[in-house]
Amino acid sequence: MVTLRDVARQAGVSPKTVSRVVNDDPAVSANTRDAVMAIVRAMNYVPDEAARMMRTATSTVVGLMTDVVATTPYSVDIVRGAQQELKGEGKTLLIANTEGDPVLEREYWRMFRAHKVSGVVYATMYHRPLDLRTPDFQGPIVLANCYSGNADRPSIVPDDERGGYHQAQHLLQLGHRRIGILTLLPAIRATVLRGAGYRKAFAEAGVSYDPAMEVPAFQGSVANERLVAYDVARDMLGGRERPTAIICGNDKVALQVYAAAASLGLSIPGDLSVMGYDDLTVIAETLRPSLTTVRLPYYEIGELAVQTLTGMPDRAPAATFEPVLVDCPLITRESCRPI
Amino acid sequence: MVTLRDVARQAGVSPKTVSRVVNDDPAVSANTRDAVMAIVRAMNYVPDEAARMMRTATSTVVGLMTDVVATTPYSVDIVRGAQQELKGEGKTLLIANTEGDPVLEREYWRMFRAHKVSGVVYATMYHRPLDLRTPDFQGPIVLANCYSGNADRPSIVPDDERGGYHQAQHLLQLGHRRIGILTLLPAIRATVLRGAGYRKAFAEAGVSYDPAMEVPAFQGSVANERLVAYDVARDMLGGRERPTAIICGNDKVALQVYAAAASLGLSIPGDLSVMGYDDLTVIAETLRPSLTTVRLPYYEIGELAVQTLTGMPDRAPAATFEPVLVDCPLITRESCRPI
DNA sequence: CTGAAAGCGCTAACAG
DNA sequence: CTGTTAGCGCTTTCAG
Repeated sequence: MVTLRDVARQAGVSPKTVSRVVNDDPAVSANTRDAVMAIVRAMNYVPDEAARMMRTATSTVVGLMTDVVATTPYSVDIVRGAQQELKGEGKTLLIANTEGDPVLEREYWRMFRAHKVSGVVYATMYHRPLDLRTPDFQGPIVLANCYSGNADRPSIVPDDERGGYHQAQHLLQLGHRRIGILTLLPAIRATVLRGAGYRKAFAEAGVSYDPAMEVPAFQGSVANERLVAYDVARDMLGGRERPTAIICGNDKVALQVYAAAASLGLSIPGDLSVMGYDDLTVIAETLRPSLTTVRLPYYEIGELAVQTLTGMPDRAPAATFEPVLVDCPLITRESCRPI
Repeated sequence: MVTLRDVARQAGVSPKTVSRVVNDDPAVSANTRDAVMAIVRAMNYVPDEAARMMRTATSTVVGLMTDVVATTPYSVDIVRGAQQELKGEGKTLLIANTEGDPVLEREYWRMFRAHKVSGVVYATMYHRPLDLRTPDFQGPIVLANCYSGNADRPSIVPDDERGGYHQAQHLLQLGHRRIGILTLLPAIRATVLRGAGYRKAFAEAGVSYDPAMEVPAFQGSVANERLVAYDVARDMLGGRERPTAIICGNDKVALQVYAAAASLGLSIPGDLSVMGYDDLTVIAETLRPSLTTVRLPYYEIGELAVQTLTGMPDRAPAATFEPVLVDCPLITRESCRPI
């Protein structure tokens, strides 16, 4: 293994000078720098992170703790966004997937401590409140897709209310008035927030909002839910006063609405406009007609979480943090048309 | 920060004894061990990985290098499988996502070296041959979902030939004889392997194989492809001698076949059986009827890759490695029925 | 079974 | 602008 000393010896300078060069310390003459860098390259010297970490008591690694987010098609983009942001800083991601196991989670916090990670992004699969106790870890933490109930940590979450607003507003603007809504489980925070968005859009359009048109597309409980959108949609589309458009809680719901419409001989978007949520591209871009939907901005959430982390002091002063809301933009494709 | 010395002082033993205890060295009396562990817990001591790494010149971190695999709904399971396997060893994953950029990849190899990772799993999105040169990294490497053209590294890949065999064999057994096949791009290795599997199943069933029934569901080139399954399926289903079953190159293709069938008034599985590949659950379990498909065993590939890594010496002797094939099992759901 | 001494590769602190 | 000295926290080596 080639060390700093080896390079120093070759270059005929002191180890500290080599250290300065590889750390971009400006207090080195251009000549010295060039000479040293030439040797660094020639010997293919790579600084030992362990030694560096030990000396500086901090590392270039950022931890990512997730329940199942890192491993779910819905939200891997958080990882991509975080990586993208880290790349510029020469840092990297140590990932820990708890699968919801608290014992394992505790172990991973210790591991993060052992590795002296410079910060942790804590990401959850569902947008939800979270009271985080980390006796084993003292560094900065940013929440992604969740937020602390008592506002004691920075957090980045999707703006579900505005997302719901986008969905309803777009359909209302296309002239739809009878709009069915197939929601996620009522217990999920996103459902409540989006509901507020729907109401706001209807009010602005001067259209009365009929709560009877709002039906859950899932049964069961959170994390143990069953998708019943197909049956619900058939009921809704089979009745009198059939809606001309359906807003879905996510793209999977939309997929089943497509199936329900097909089974009733209804064409999309001819007889029925359908709007998704999430922008799961494997579904939204593959469906025929392709699905107009609202995008969950996971990539941006990952980026922002790391940015926020980078800007935080090592030991945060007691402070209050409002969740940062990231817009869920409307992605217009082929499944909605004017009426 | 509480260090080994702090614990030693408290426990009234030497630092080395504490080191022995936390490293499960058997050469410590039970009494001493218990006493030390009590202090370790009381002080919430966690050994510093940096110091440990520096001394032992090896770390408990395993690198995962991917093109886009870690970030794609298709194959995040490789990450989950790897984590699962690492968990038992008290190790963790440092992930690096190159997004196909060779400059970035080189940087990540140096980073892995700097972090002294004990090994690297190199995973690709497509099952393909790969000639890996890593001048910057000397440790053990296992390929996942790809394999070295000259067989100089261990690799774990899906058994696509047998997967194709499963697809065809199941439909033949259900009595189907006119079977359409909507393939991936011909240039992809999986396409060739599965083709061999189809032929084998047909031969075994004594049914003649009609190459004209095999049509790509994609246009363009690898990594820049366009899914045209909807149109291809409509052509195939609109002609005379319509197939009674369609084998798809992946679940997205199947999704478009569903749409094509619906547009022609054909019901699944009544008029047409459809078989997918990948077992992308967001699609396969959500479709109505749910999709019978063949599962890409990414989780197992991740597990096996780490297992293989763990069993490898630090510097592999020059040797020849045949790719380890992992079966792609048939997942029976509702979209195929006997004829 | 336990301990003392030395040093891994780097950078902080201080000189010059 | 450059060098010297010391030491981060741990484990290796060797001695009891």
